[in-house]
Amino acid sequence: MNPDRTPAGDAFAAFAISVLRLAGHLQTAGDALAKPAGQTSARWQVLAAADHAPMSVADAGRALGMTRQGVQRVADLLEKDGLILYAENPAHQRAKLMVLTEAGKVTLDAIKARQAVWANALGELFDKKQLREATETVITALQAVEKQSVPDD
Amino acid sequence: MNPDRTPAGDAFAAFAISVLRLAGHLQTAGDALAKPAGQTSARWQVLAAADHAPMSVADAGRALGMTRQGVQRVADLLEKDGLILYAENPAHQRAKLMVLTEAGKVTLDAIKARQAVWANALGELFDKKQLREATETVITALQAVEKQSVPDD
DNA sequence: TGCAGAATGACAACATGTTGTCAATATGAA
DNA sequence: TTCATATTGACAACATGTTGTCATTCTGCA
Repeated sequence: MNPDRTPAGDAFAAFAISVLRLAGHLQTAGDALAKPAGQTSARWQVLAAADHAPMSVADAGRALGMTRQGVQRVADLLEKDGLILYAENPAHQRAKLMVLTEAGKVTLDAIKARQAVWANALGELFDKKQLREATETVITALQAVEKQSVPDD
Repeated sequence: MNPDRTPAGDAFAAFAISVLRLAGHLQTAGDALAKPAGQTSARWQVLAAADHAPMSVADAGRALGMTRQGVQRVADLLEKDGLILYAENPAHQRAKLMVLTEAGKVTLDAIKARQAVWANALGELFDKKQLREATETVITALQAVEKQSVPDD
C-alpha cells in the first residue's frame, strides 16, 4: 500500500491529514464568523492586518503569507466598500498605506466580538496544557516543513 | 484589544492560527510532491480517492469533504489527461465510476513514493508520543468545531 | 404501480489565491 | 551622482473550490 513509509512517516502523515481537515473546518468557521458583518475570512484577515498597523499591500502580503497580488485584490474590494482607504505614504510614493475607516473599525470589532465568543467556548473544551502542547507541536512542524525541502524535483 | 476573550479563548485562537498556517505550508508541500508527476494536490487527492475504490464523483466529494462540483471539475481534467476513466456503474446509470487507468496508477505511485520519503524524514523529527497526542488534540478540535455552531448568525 | 422527493452530473457565476509580466518608483553601491 | 537592482502596484491568465440552478435518474412509500 505505502511500500516505503516508516511508522514515523505514517504518524506524521496522519498528523498532516488531520491538520488539513481541521484547517478546512476552521476556514468555514471563520467565514461564518465574518458573514454577519458582510465579510469573509480573506477580508477579515486584511482588515486585521491593516488595523494592527497601517501598512502597504505588499507588507500585508508578507505578514499574511500571501502574494501581494492576492492581498491587492481583496484590499481593492475593501476600499470600494469603504472599509479601508489608501493613505499617502511619506516614505514611498507608490506604496500607499492601508488604513481602516470608521466603518472598517466598526466592522472589524463586530467580527472580533463574535470570534471571542466562539473561541472562548471551544477553549473551554480543552485542558490548557493539552492545547499548549499541541500548539507547540504544530509550530515545530511548521518550522520543519518550511525547512524541509521536498525530495529533489 | 480582545475585550472579551478568556485565557482559554486566547489559547484556542493561538492553536487555530498555528493550524491554519501549518495547513498552508502542507498544501504547498503537497503541490511540490505532486508537481514532478505533473499533478497538483487537488488532482492527487482525487486520484487517491478513486484508487482506494472506484467511486462516483459525488462519493469522492463526500469522502474529501468537498462539493461534488469541485471534484467534477478536477475529475474531468484527469479524464482528459487519461489518468482516470468513467466506467459504467451497474447500480446507477448517471453516476459513472471513476477508475484509475494504468497511467493513473503509475502517476499516483510516483507521488506516493515521494510523499513517503518526505513524511518519513519529517516523522523522524518528532517523538512518537508527541505526534500522536497532537493528532488526537487536532481530531478533538475537528469534532468540536464541527459541532459548535458559530454564535447565532 | 406511480409519483414525490432525493441524488447526480452539467453548467454558470463567483470568491480566493497563485504565477507571470510590465512599468513606475526606491535603494544602494561604485 | 548615476545606474543596476529590488520593490511595488497594475493587469491578465489560470487553478481551486463554492453556491446556485437545471434536467435526468433513482428510490422509497402510499
